[in-house]
Order: sequence, then structure tokens, then C-alpha cells
Amino acid sequence: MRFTQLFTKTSKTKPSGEESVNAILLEQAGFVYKNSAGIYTHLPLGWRVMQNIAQIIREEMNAIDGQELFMPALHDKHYLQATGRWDVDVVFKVSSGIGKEPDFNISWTHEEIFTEIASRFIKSYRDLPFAGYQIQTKFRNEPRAKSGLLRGREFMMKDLYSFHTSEEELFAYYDKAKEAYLRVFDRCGLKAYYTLAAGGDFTASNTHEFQVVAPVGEDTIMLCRGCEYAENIEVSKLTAGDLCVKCGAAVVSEKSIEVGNIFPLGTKYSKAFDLSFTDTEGNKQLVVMGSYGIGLGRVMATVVEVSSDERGIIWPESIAPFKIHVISLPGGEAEAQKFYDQKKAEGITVLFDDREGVSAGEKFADADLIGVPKQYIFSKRSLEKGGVEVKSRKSGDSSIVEL
RNA sequence: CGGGGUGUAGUAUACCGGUAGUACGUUCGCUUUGGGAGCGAGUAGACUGGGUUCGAUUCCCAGCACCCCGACCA
Repeated sequence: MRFTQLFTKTSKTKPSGEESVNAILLEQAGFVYKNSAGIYTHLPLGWRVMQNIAQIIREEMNAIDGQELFMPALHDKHYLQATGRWDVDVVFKVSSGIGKEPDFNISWTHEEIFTEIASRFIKSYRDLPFAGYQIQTKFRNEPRAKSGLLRGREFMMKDLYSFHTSEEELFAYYDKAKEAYLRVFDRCGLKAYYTLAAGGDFTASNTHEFQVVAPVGEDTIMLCRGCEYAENIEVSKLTAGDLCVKCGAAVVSEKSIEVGNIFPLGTKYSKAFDLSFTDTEGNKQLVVMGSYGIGLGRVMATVVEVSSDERGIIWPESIAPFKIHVISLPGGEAEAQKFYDQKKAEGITVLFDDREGVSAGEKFADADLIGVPKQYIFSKRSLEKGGVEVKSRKSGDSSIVEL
């Protein structure tokens, strides 16, 4: 991508009013555009990051036998009415006709929809276990959208649902999902703690969240630095300084961001939609379910929260919008162009600052703000030193590499 | 939904009861290139509705929007 053709521009000034780091930097650098509070356009740069996150999630979900599909965003009221959730406050409702009472809702979650679909195809123990997932937009009528992309009214979410013959089978899968989730966050450059939590509207039993420590987080967890055991304070009986129930070390209290969660659903939804199977004995049994979510925009925003400096964002290579950022300065234009063409041909994503008449300082400032992990600087000076100056966004270290 | 704050060119801001100034952006010209360059010219603005007033962008009220705290929640 040539900088001169990139749709968006960076801004020299920070957006007015915003306090959260992700809101400031993602907007200032041109990754997102805020249409309304908690409602964002993902601009080309931001969408590239989202696609990279989605790709990591797909690989890990596929690795635990998740089959990707895509469900609707408009749901007839019979779905939520079947489980008594039609009147949950955050549900956005719409009417299918002028002057009619609302009779549809816009997707806030897909347990009901998916359970009904599954009931059409799952008939026997031979059809189980099964797991399906999608990456789709969720809508929540948040009374208070806040903190940039961290709490939105509309956001991209990966939701996976698993179907099992028994609780034992469910929890075995639950463990696999947990490991897959930890790999997703690790690959995205996040240190996420597997945290015991409450169930909310989804399930009566305890659930688990994946929490990333950050001051802007809305949650508070009691965290053991020793064995990494964590509990959300909404269910924890621990306070800071108490001893970890797993390893005996002292626990600390940390603000944190919930980047994902997993819920054992049991038979709540299969009962509501008559999702059952015939077991090996010929008996009819309810399918046991689990549900597993990751907010993609929240992952992106969380990475910005935990990885930036006074100059801008510092992306991990795995989800950066481009692998390298080529900066062309006077005297280095021809070599920069050649290098760009070559890397592109190799299939490496490159942001090429080909602007003419723009000062070196402005190019450096933009590169630092956008936060691509490696900067390749071509100039008269670098060529005299023998090649291209390769600089790490994170450490600031640079060295001359021969061409 | 309760509390607090803010609303001025595209963006960020200043001043002001007498119709608004700066910077960045953007357009044109020239000069520039290792940390957000210079000169000149152009462009563009008071959230909405009421009220007070001779006169309101400024003061008051309401609405709306946004930010922050709380409640709620991926």
C-alpha cells in the first residue's frame, strides 16, 4: 500500500474529549472513525488489523474442530421469547412493519438461533460432538458505551457454540476451548488470565473469562502472580493480600479488560428448542451445550491499551496492519521503490511512504503513530552507510542492512 | 438510568454581551527533506430550540450529542 493512496490521514492533534488510549490513538492514526459513541467504522488500517485477528481466531477455532458458518442478525421474537430473554434491557428491537410492535431483535447473541438450527441436524449420538462458530456483528443497547472500542453498542464478535452428549464431554471440550483461547490471545500479543466469573444472562453456573490487566479495564480480578490463578471480584471471596487458593502465594487486585469468555450452558437452550439426540441405548436425551466468545474490536483496542508509547501504537507483528513500513527519503527513492516492489512480490505486506515534499520528520512521526513493527528507511545517508536503515518501532534500535 | 463536565472552520483550540482570532489541514505558487519545514495567496466556523437583552457565539432554560464517574454489561 502506497501512503499517497491510503484513504485515511493521520492527525497531528488528538481527538477532543477522549481519554482512553485506544480511542485516542486508533482515531488519530486513522484506524477507526467514530460514527457515534460505541459505534465505529473500521477504516482500511483498522480493518486490516481486524482481519489479522480474525485469521488467528479462525485457525485456532478450526484446530478445535469448529466449523465456520454465518447466521442472521435479524431474529424473530420467538427465539428470545423461548428462553425468556426478549425483555433483556440491552436487546435492540425493531419492527418488521410500519406501526407494528417490535417483532424482531438485532443480534445480541446467537444461542437461540443456533440451537434451533442444530435441532434440525443433530439427531443421534453419532452427530455429536459438534462445534460451530461465526464472526459476526453483535448489537447491544449499552446504557453507557465507553472507552473507545472497549465497550460498544455494535461490535464484531466470534461466537462458537458446542454441542455434546454429556456434561463430561462438554467439560473436556471446554478445556480444549480454554487452551485455544489462550493461544489466540498469546498470538495477538496479549497476556490473558483465565478467570473464574459469574454467568450473567447466559447461564446459572460459573463461567470463565479471559482478562488482560490494564488500568482502563472495567473489571477487577484477584490475581495470583505465582500460578496465575484469577477470580473476578464479582464471585471472588479473596481480597488483596489473601493467599491464593491454588498455590498459597499472596494475590493482588488488578483492573482488567475481559477479552473473551466461555460458558457451560448445560441444557438450558436445548430444552427450550427441543434439541435432543438418541443415545446408544435408543433413549432420547437433551444435548449439552457450551458457548464461547471473543470480541475482536475489544482485542484490537486492548492491544493498543497495553502496547503504545508517547509516539503512538506499537503493534505486535502478528496483527499489525502491515509487516513493514518503508520510508522513502531524498536520495533513497529509487531503492525504496525497488525494495517495495520486491517485498510485495514476496507476499509481504508493506506500507510504503512514497510521499514527495513531505519532511523526514513528518514521515517518522506518522510511522511511529501508525505503529508498524519494522521501519525500513531509505535515504542518501542510509545508502552511503551501505544500505537501508532498519528500525524497530518497539525498541527504537536501528541498524544498516545491506541491500 | 442517576451524577459531573464539554459543545466555536475538516481537526485542535483562543477571546468576547456589539457577528470571531490562531495553528494544523486543504487549494495554488515558489523554496525545502534525518524527527511533525519556510514564504506568499486562497478556503472554511459559534449543536438545536426557546428566554433575558436595543443587541446573544457569549448569560439563563430545555433538548440533542460527546467524554468521565456510578448502576448495568462481551
